[in-house]
Amino acid sequence: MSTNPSRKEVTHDRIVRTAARIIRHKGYDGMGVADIMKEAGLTHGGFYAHFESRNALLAEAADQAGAESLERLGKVAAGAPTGQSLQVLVDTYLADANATVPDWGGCTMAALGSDTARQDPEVRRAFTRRTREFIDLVARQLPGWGQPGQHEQAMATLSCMVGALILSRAVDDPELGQAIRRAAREHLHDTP
Amino acid sequence: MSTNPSRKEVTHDRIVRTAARIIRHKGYDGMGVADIMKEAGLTHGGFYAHFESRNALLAEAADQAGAESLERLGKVAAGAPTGQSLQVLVDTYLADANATVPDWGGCTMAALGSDTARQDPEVRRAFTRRTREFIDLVARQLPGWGQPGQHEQAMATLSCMVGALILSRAVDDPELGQAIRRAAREHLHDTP
DNA sequence: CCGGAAATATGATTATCATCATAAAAAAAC
DNA sequence: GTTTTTTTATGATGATAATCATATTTCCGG
Repeated sequence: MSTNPSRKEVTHDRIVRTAARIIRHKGYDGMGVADIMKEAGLTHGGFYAHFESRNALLAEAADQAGAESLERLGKVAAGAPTGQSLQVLVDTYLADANATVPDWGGCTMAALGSDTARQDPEVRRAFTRRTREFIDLVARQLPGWGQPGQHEQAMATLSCMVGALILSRAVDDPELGQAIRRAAREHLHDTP
Repeated sequence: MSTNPSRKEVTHDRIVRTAARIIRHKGYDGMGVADIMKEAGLTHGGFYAHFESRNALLAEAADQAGAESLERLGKVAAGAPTGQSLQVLVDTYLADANATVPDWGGCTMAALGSDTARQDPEVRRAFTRRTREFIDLVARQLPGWGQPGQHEQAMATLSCMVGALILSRAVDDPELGQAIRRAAREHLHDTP
């Protein structure tokens, strides 16, 4: 596809990327077939030439959204000074902008996390794969390679990051949200 | 109301409690007016005699759901041996049953967290109030009263709990879910 | 037992949405 | 340049949902 993308593949890809943006922003249930197609510059009827069902797109979109979040954070970690990549990763993830910038939608897991449990198997499978990658990404930034329990530590760290971002976005009071993010950041800095 | 509940108040309360159960189970968008009324033993048309709008019920239901979760966990903490209440609270929260039992729906924050950011102000206000109470509940279980940073520590602990439960429910693989919960439990035991 | 008020049911309305059949347009093949 | 195939648009259909006006039932004081 990357070498010789047909017209259809290009359109398919555009729809998926549009859907990924929308579900990060509005959630699974906020994505309507007609909306997506319109935002992708098409009309709603042609949708089923590209996807078997709305759910099939949902799965591809969740996968794409996760990939984009991972890529973004992977670059952040890679660009950090040696020995500080975890701290930079955490700080970036829990920065104010990631919580408040409305359009981007930020981390996929924080945007879709609690709803994913109620989605169809295909969607959950995509989410699970990206979660594993996310755990690995965090694990690679931890001090001391190959130490026992590193994976476990990464899971706990990720839980704290995701939970803090979700809570800080849910609450109505920006100051409380900021306090939650700051508390999580400092907690993760103290416990390497 | 508790002393002299009129017929209407009783029905109102029943609808709210039913709605609280349903949104914990199916999310905000999974709650239809007709469903709720049927489950409460009524017909859909009478709904607007009790609530101004679907959203008004949503706000009351979110509040009720949060109250029920808090009450449950408050009792757990109160019933724990002295000095171990935090550990018991965390273990109960991240127990397998809380993640897998389908009907109960478990913690409201984990069930609705990421979707709450997209809800109307009334709903978010209710969620915010319950979040503050939850933070206080955790803070009261921390060792050492009145120490500086106790509130911050509670926020980080809560983030870790909620994030771990959300992720463990979202993923498709029960073993991975279990591993995430275990990792978070042990992390929180190690960092008091 | 009865009449009036409160609570609930019936049914309609409007809107939105996923899905699909078929027509039009665009691209590719020849 | 015409035919054939692929891709996209138009429009319809059936389902579901929120909302509301009106009818019916239920409750309670007399």
